[in-house]
Amino acid sequence: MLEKEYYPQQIEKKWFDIWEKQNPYKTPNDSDKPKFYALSMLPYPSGKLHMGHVRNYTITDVIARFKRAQGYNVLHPMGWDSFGLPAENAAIQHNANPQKWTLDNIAYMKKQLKMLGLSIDWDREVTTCLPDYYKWTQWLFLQLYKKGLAYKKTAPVNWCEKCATVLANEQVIDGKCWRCDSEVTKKNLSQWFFKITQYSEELLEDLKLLEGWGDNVKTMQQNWIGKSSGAILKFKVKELDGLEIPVYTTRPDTAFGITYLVVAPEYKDIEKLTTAENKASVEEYRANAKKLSEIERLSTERIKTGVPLGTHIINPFTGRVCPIWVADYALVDYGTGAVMAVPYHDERDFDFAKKFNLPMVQVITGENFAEGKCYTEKGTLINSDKFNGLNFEQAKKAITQYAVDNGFGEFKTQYRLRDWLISRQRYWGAPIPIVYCPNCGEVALDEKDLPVLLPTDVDFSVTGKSPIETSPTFRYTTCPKCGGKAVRDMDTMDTFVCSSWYYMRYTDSKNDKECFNRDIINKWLPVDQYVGGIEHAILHLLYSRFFTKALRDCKLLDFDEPFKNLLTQGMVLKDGSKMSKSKGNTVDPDDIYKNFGADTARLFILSDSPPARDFDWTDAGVEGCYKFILRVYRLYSKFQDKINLNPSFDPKTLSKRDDNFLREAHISIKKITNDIEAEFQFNTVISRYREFTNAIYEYIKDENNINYDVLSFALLTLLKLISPVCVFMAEEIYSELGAKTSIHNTPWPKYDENLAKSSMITLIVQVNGKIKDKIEASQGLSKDELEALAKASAKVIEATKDKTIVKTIVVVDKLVNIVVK
RNA sequence: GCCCUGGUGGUGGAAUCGGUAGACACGUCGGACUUAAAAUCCGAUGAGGCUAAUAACUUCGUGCCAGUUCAAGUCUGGCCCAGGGCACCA
Repeated sequence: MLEKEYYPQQIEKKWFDIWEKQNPYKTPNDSDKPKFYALSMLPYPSGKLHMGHVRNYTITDVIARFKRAQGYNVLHPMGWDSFGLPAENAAIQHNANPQKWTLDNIAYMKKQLKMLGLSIDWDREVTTCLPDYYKWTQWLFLQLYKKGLAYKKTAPVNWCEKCATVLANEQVIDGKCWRCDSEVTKKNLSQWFFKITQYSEELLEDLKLLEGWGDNVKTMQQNWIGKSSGAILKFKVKELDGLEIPVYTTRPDTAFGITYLVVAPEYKDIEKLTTAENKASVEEYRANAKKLSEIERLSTERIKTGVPLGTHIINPFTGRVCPIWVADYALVDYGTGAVMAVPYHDERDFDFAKKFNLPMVQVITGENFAEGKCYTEKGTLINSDKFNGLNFEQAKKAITQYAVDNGFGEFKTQYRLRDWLISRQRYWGAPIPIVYCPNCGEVALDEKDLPVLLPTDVDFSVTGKSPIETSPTFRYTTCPKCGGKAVRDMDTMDTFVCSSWYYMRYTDSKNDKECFNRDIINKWLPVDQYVGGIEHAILHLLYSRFFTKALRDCKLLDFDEPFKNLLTQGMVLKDGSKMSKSKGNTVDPDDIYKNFGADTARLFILSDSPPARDFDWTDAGVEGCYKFILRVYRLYSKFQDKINLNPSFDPKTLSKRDDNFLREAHISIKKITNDIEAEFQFNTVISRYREFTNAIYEYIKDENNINYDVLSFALLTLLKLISPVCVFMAEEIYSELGAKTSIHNTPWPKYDENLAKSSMITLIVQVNGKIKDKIEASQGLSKDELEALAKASAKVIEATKDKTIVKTIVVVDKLVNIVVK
């Protein structure tokens, strides 16, 4: 029997061409089968695929193929998150056209994806930078606008000098720009926001529904939303009749310990609160605060600074007259922008009071209390008049209630989440469909006038302003309300707006009448399995959840959460460290295709680590997988003429040897099916491929003792089990065996529970928990029989002589433990 | 500081319910085939002790210290370390 060699490059090219013609994974919206929506996070077309993409899309593809084989109508689409700064920067640097740059990249990467053998319905592809998509992004903006969820306001916003644009809070990482890593400053600008804070409570509460999400992602979102409960307390200003300063606190129980008050440098009433003699120093302090970068200002290590305003408040609980200070440790955009200071029980206040010699009053005591040290634990009240002796919970409630009853307070729940700033002062994005009319003011465009097309007559060489502003034609338009002259909003939308709804568009991507169809989207969504990187734990995933809830409230769809199950895959490393262009340790998928084939890449990227963990790419590992593929192929080519596509045999009449071999097949189906279904443990799935393959090689060693029907069954089973991973090789072998259909259209094999079980077991015999013997025994023996068997063991007799048997534990079909003294 | 995730051989990792720790690989070593090499195939491989050596036997071993149990990688309590997230959020 001659063995043929396998040449993956040629074989993969052959099937690539066939699949290219057929689009074999075209998915109907109408089907009797149950639906399954498998989704990968859509790529940004930066130029070439990287290994992170390969890992992400291979995982999703294997899931999609597995579910398809199990009889689901599987939606597995792909698209391009194609607006964004890199295209614009390429335009600025090489004088390229951003659209051409982007579409060229898409064409290249699309080919790379197809070469990877992904089972995608390419007819549903979406490209967010094309008018047939961004028309609907603009349309959705208008729906949010009508619903009051999109609004414009002037506020201090995050500004990245290098990118020359504003950023959302979620895009500022440690005070730096998420994209270019340069320091972010604050600027006061009039900008568009989405009112995500309206959904703070629901976004937090519904995390509980997301059982298919990892705790890490849920906790990150929970922390980001940052719910706290406390009270607003209002303080009268002694010197200014009628003026009150409200503060937010989570510790109303410490109200008797207030000795001063702090307002943020940007606090709205600060000028009124400053006395004439303090004016100069306060002005100077505020000017300095403005100059500080966010990083400097928010550093917890920084020594506290501040100056007194000269005015005072009266603590309504104690009657104490307390000075008001300005200090930048109070933040203008959290709570009320003012803080009540209780130095004895808050570390920041404590540091500040120490530095400026402000008085401290102890009002809480409890375990670990130490005189003269800041005590922040929740203890028992003292020095608090009628509230003395109460614990934290009681005091919090009683003191707030007292403030409510006396008209100077209220219960308050506070969130850290801020509204989503979506305007960008850049060209390559979806224009905001709003115009400004001298007569009518801010006017939303009519839906029939969409899309607002990006102008092409722009000059990318300008600095200091958005290139879009250089268009001579874009700015001026007519007011849809009065027909008079009007100017457009010159900003574009954050690309995260585009990516907050792309998975909805896939359901009906060619629809030019609607953004998506309500019936169709209700059928497909929520996404059954979403796969992507952890870096979107807050940004994209939170925004998409918000979009879903907002569009539900706009009556466009009828579900509450977009992604039922989420798999966040780990990073791809090279020899233990992060792949990066600067380190020069990247691996180019094209090289892997060329040298080993896409099947090897797919097999390897799934083989060594579970999907959620980081994966270490090594050259030795790739070669190991390549060899395995060749080894599998050899097996089939060796028996090509003997393999029966419809093997038939009676399992009851098989020889012991054949029966044991058949069991390997059933065990493999069981284990692989379970490992995919439970947690997508592809690394153990692949281990089982190898074990099964080894078992087949073991079986065929004795060439004169082969039952070819059983062997055919085993080989066909292995082929199907391996087909979601090694898609080209499986198809090639199947067709070489003479099959007329694609292996990818055949059903997933079923295992027989009885055939997966052995009639024999290995009984573990322990004495005092230490293994003394292993005995082959038939399965299903009674406890007494097992105990007798164990006690008959020579090794057990040896180990128990001169000792008393205290008791014997028998676990059926597994183990006997004899306890002796 | 708070929260999440993880810690198992030289390496990646495996181990439904507490029941044979180290599956499957990579690497290393040895052997077969070959003029030779590659490829392929076969075997060994947690650390130590005993032994002339092998087999047999035996001790230790899943970050650390306790505990529960006939039995702990797995359960409980307390720590340590690494990675990630949040953080002058009152």
